[in-house]
Amino acid sequence: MSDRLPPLTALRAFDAAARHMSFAKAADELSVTPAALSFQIKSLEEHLGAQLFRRLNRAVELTEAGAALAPSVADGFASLAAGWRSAQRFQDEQTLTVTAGPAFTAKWLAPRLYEFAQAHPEIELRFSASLRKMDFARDGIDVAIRFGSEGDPGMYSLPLADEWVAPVMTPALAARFPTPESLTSAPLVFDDSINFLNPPCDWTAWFRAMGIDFAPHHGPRFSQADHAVDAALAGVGVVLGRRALVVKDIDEGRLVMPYGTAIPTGARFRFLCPDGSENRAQIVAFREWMLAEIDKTTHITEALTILNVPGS
Amino acid sequence: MSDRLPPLTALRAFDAAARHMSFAKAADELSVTPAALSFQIKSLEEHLGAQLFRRLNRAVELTEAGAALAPSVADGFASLAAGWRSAQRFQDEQTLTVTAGPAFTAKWLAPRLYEFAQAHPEIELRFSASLRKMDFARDGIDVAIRFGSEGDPGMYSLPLADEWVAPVMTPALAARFPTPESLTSAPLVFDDSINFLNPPCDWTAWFRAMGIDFAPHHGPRFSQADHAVDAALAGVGVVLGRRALVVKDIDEGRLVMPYGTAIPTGARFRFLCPDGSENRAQIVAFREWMLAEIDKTTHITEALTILNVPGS
DNA sequence: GCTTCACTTAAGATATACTTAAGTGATCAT
DNA sequence: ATGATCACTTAAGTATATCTTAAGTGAAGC
Repeated sequence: MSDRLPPLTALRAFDAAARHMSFAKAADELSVTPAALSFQIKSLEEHLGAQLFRRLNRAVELTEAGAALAPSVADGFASLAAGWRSAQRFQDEQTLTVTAGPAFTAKWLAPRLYEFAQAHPEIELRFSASLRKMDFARDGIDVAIRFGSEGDPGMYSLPLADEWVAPVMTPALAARFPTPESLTSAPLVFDDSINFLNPPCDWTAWFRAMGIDFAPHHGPRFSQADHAVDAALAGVGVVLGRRALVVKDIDEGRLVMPYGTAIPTGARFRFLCPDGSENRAQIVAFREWMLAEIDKTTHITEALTILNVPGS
Repeated sequence: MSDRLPPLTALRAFDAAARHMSFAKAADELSVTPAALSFQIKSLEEHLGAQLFRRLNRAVELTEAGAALAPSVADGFASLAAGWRSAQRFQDEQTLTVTAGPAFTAKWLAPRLYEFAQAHPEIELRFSASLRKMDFARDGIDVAIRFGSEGDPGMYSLPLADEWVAPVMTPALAARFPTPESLTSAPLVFDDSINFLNPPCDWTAWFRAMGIDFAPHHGPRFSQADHAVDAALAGVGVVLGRRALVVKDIDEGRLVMPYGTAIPTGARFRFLCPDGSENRAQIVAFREWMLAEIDKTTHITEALTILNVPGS
């Protein structure tokens, strides 16, 4: 029972055998003969000083010690494999895997994807469902777009444009509600996805910033911001839209911001990637492209007055 | 750039080199010559098709790919080592590592330890600070004692005695407050450590179970149950004590439960160990001993009336 | 009772990993 | 400047670990 780690090939053989619960299948997976695998397991058991498998008639089963060893070993090899893949990814300048929340994916990335593909036909973009606690190496993520107020240590973190929110609606609806005051009788749509912000950026805050004493609560509520914007696009009502999610619709005339005022959210989208990978070709291309795309709609922000929200 | 994992000895060499940021020190750690280590790193780089280290004058530094690989590889080997240790632990029938919360450790385990050592001199007990989310393999834990209402999948889980709570105090204090009603004017001590229970097991619930309309809020509060019991032992006041934490003090006369009634908590302490290790000699010994110890004080529970708490 | 299946064992072959020894280039002390 | 030292590299030879082939065991299934 030596103190140090046993031969790693033996551990790998054990891992495969424990996964398949069969020496023959494990040998097949590792492209060796069953004899070699049997030998490896035996050598591992000698190192440990105890059996890891109980040999039955035509099968094997893990002993208690084997059962204790198997999950950690599986984890260990999974981690090694993930690390290896993430190192290999540096070799690959063709693919780029991006993760973002559903709203940003639907309202920012998706509508602009065609243009990115035009500008960088050599890069194959992949999207990964947004994960709350994501591990770049484990999940094969190159870049994450995240909304919030802070970066991460050990991460390259580029803040994108300041996010404000402002009432947006279809041009038809805007004609019926020409002034901020008239909004008190308009159909309001609520976006619950930014309720976590502090100070809050909801309708009550917006009316307060405009000097109007009105705290609306009735109207359709959406837990995802893109669905709220979709509702506004359908003419259902007026929504307090986040910059990144509405500027393209505004630029192209599907939505309007009739009052020329917005309130700041204090948060912003960030471009995140592991430290050291910010200079990989496809990541540079994607970042530059995002910044250029954001630049295309800054004229919308410049035409706005960003108000402060007074304390309640 | 092969798809499969590179030679594992090369990965181990890389791990050591990345930790030491020196091939020479890594070679020393692995008890090989620097030449061997250099060769391993080179072979790994050939497998990857890219450099992992930048060779400087008298030092090395990780490339971006190396920096991406290093943490996952370190994790991976840590996991393999943890698994190996936990398998080795099955060979060892001498030591037993137990984790429990601070209250159980202070009020149940510590006062009875001497007796366990007498009964099982061959077993060396070790205690590990309680960790919220503990990993038996990683932290070298054999047995955990946890308070709650549920077991864990993949775990051997033995429920210990039902836990009730009842007012406990020094005999001197009991003389001054002979009836439950008189407790409304007694100094009450609050144990906040079981606030998470549902239904709650606080003073308000106890008075309600006794048919007394009284919801006390004033008095010293403790976030750890053992400190509340210590306060009661010091004669500071009356505390609603959990069975496991007070039976020994009651059995030995330091505390009394003058009213003969208790209310159930709906939760209990559990004896947890990884599936498969419940038959290891020292774990059997510890479990049997705990059950026997609990049995020694069941007469206290048998003398009690366990009340239900009516809904509010 | 014979075949088959899954693992084991033993002997020889081969690939892997290690050591020794010589070499490179840059730093550092004189 | 000059030579010593340090950290890594390279090459050749060697040892060891790992594989394959081939024969063997014992239980299950036809």
